[in-house]
Amino acid sequence: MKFEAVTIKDIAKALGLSTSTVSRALRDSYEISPETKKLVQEYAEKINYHPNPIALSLKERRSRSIGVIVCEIANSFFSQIINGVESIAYTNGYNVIIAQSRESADREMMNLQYLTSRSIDGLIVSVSTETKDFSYFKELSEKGLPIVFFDRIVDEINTHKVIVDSHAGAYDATMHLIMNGYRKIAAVSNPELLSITRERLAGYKAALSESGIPVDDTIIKFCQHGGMIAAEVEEVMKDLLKRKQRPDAIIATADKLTTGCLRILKAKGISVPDEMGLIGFSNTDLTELLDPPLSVVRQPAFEMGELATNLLLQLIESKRPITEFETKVLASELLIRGSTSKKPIKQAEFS
Amino acid sequence: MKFEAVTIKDIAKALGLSTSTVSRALRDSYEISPETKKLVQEYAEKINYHPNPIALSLKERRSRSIGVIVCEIANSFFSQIINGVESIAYTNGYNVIIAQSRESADREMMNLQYLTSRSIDGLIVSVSTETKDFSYFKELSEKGLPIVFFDRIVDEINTHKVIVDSHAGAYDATMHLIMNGYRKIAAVSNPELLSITRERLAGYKAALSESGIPVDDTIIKFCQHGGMIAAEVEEVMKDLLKRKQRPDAIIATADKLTTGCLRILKAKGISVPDEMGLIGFSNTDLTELLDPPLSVVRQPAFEMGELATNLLLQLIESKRPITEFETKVLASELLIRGSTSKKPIKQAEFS
DNA sequence: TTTTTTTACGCAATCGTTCCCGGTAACGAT
DNA sequence: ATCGTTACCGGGAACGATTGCGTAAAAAAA
Repeated sequence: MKFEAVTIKDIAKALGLSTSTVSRALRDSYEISPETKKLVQEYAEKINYHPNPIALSLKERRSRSIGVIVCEIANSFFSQIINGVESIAYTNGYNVIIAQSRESADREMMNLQYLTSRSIDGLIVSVSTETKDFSYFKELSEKGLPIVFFDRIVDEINTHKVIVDSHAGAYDATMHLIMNGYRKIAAVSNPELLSITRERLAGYKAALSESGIPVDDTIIKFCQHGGMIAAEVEEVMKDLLKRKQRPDAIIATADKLTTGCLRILKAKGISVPDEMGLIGFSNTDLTELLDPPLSVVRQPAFEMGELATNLLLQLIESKRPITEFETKVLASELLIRGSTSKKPIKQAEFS
Repeated sequence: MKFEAVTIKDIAKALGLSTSTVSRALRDSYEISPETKKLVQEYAEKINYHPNPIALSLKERRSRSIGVIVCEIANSFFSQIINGVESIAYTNGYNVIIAQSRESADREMMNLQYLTSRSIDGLIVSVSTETKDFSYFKELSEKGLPIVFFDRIVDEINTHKVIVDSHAGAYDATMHLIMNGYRKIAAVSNPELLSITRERLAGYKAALSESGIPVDDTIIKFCQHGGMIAAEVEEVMKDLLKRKQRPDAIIATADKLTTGCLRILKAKGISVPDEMGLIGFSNTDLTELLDPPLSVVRQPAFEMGELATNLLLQLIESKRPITEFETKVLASELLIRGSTSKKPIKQAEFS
């Protein structure tokens, strides 16, 4: 079942040389005569020799592989991120090892231990909705493991971070709703302790306040699993819809929440955008084909993945310890479509 | 920048023992006295010792990691597959290393060489649309590298495979279109050399023939990049739509093709399902929210990923070479929604 | 010719771990 | 007193590659 690889020893034996000579010849060392080099290199080529990366890893104490921990892969935002990560890693000769937390802090911790014990050179992470304790991340980071956070970042850990301007994204989206005549705007969101949740809700509240609309905390809802479980979205939606003063619009702060809200609204027969406006953060490229076409805040996920990986590689390959870290803030994109524009003509007709 | 790990030597030195004793104590060997064991194990626990996986890999000649090559990650079908792969790999202590071919045979080959040179224990692959030459796969497989193919399989290589019943899926979908009154049914498909393309088109043709509808090869279209590039779908759609005898329905045989077709139809203002019926293979969970809700053939992607991984691990961990291979065929699911039902009332009105 | 320098290669250690051999006690049996 | 067991433990060779150091022979300088 083993699939035997050629080693440097095989070459040495076959050519009557020592392994050191072979090694040096292959690395084109000046200490080896041109003839010997040619001999060795041609033979190596012939028998299809490739240095054993594991032996190299052992010697050089690096594995040329990076770990990625996300809540789930089957999510357009994160799969686009991974796409970006893979593209940069690939061109730099690194492997990408993926792990899913499934929004569980336990699983995240397990993945973390697992990946670090497998000698990865660095880590790219968006923390789970459940994680409260970041001390292990911090410990690893302080011990010298290069980590780059993206999307859901950890403020208390000093390292590179890549995010979008969540505040602006949510602010603009909320403003857009207000401009379009919506007044009672609910928020469906990730758990509160997530960095992006805080930012996005802050943007949402800022837009309301600036427009003279009171912030109503009872219509700000949280989904513990970020919409990964359909039932939790249904739960909060039910709660919003049964209110006497029913909201006339919803802003959702994550991919699965946005589509989850739409799903429930359609199931309940509530017309979007007329009875209820809907806008949300989303990265699926099907939003324009939905019924109604969904207005979304789109994040440059692929670029985020690329950027995070470049920063990580910079950390990994730096000779001396880096103490100056940066937080890259990218702009999100507001895509206006049908789900947020009430038809004024119809209203006129009705009145 | 390095992040120092404790080794067995550190323990040996601290406790005044030899490395072999420490190693054995940690592995709970009978040759070590209970006291020594306790001493070593407690000390190891205390200083948080973890065996170096790279050293183990070198010694045991296995890396406990598996490679996955798909055309792209940011595709619901494949990300669901990877989800399944990861879940099984994780519970069995394996890493998942991912690579994307982006439908390029060259890139696929590079990934292949790269992954195998990185000493993976096994490989899970869905080949690219472009690949014509499978000899390298074959060579690797025959040399003893465990490989499991899924979705786009390679007939000429004898190993485990996981697919859905593509013939039945396409047959049922086509039959469904015929039942609903569509007569001139076009097919938008992946390149012809792909196993799934052949199967699906065969199913499509069988349904037509059985229903007494002549097969028209001029309305069977192929997209070289499987819809990964938007322009190619537009191209074939243009061709289909400008025909004198315009098709009244389309069956698309892959995820991106299905949504791609819908996108074009909407852009051209062609009403689905009335002017044009549409059904296709797809795994996005948004299809029911689309306008119109899309009838689809859905594959059990997560289960396929799980199954493929279980088969692969079985191959990897088998003591003796396996010569009997199986091809697991799973059933696809036909989800009927709005995109395939003309409204008969309207037709009555018009006539 | 002798001395110095250069050239070209081999030896052995190293990375962290396992495991095949030995080796040394202690102890009971002969 | 001698032998055979058993229980415990250490030495050292692997795994595949790199690399500092040593050194023979060849070439250059004296």
